[in-house]
Amino acid sequence: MDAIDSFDRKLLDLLRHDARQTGRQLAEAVGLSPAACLRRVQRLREIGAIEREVAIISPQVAGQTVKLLVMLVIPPGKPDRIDRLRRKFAALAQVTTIYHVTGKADLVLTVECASMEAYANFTEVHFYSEDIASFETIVVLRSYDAHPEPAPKA
Amino acid sequence: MDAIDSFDRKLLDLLRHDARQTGRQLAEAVGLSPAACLRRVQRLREIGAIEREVAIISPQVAGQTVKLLVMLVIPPGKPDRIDRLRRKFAALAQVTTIYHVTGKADLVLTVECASMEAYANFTEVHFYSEDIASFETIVVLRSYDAHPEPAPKA
DNA sequence: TGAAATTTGCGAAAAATCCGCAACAGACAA
DNA sequence: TTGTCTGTTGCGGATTTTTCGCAAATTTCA
Repeated sequence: MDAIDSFDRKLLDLLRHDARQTGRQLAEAVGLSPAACLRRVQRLREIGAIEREVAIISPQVAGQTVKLLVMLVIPPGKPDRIDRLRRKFAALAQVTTIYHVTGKADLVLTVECASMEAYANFTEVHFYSEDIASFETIVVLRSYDAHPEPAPKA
Repeated sequence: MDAIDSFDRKLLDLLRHDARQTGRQLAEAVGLSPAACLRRVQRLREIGAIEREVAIISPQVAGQTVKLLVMLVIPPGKPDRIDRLRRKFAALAQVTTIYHVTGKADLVLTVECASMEAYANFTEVHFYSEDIASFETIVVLRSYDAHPEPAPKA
């Protein structure tokens, strides 16, 4: 079965911070042989415990220097309207996350643009449509990594 | 110099989605030799264009199944108050991102907990203090990957 | 145009991953 | 307790990937 034991948890926690560690490094940290570690990591990938491994690109380099939170209010209508919008936004390069939420708003997007001017354009193109009742923009002044180093237990 | 050319951009875009590609795969995609690709990736790491490479762990496995957006209002005071709070929240395992924002709220957190009950506890412990004037919780019903496949140009 | 600096591809060396195999550990029935 | 079954380990070798030196090619800039 695909049960996760304490070795697996330790491996996941290590790779969550740095996915580029070798079998040897992992072995040192968890107390198994390199081969055993790699076999476990392989298995964690297969069962989906590790969804994927990605590189985090510096925002400056990516040319996305302005970050915004956008609260979207969707007019009442067919339930698939939100889903359609979600798919539409997922395809846009400026959109980094999409949340379907409770409360006054229906969708919350995090958006990254090269400039405020670029964001202004973005809103004009995408938010003035009859699919969107209203929206509110929150400007992110600074954003911080949550766990630069090993996190405490939940 | 640390200038980024179009090959580098292509590599960054590839690794942003999947950091586990080999030199051979990258070479195929960008049209350089494997060695040249790996040299460039190495350099992108050194100059910080690639900040780090991480594994994305399935939330179920991580045991964090409830996601929330929390808008925190901080009472007016010394400007370092927000910074102190920020550091405090960054250390908590449940907190995944921290934004310092404009608008009614001052800080926006994304929080992940094992259950609503766990979140209720979390709020009691961390949000009822004189450092926090008020807070509003938005429950995330669903969250979506923004760019499952290659993103369009910005 | 020509010299200097950078980057490329190639191939060998080093390192890491993968895979088969025998040994070991735990679960469970007799 | 004994024996079997299942799953995992460590080991070593085969395979793949990364790293590095070097000469050729390309770009830069005066």
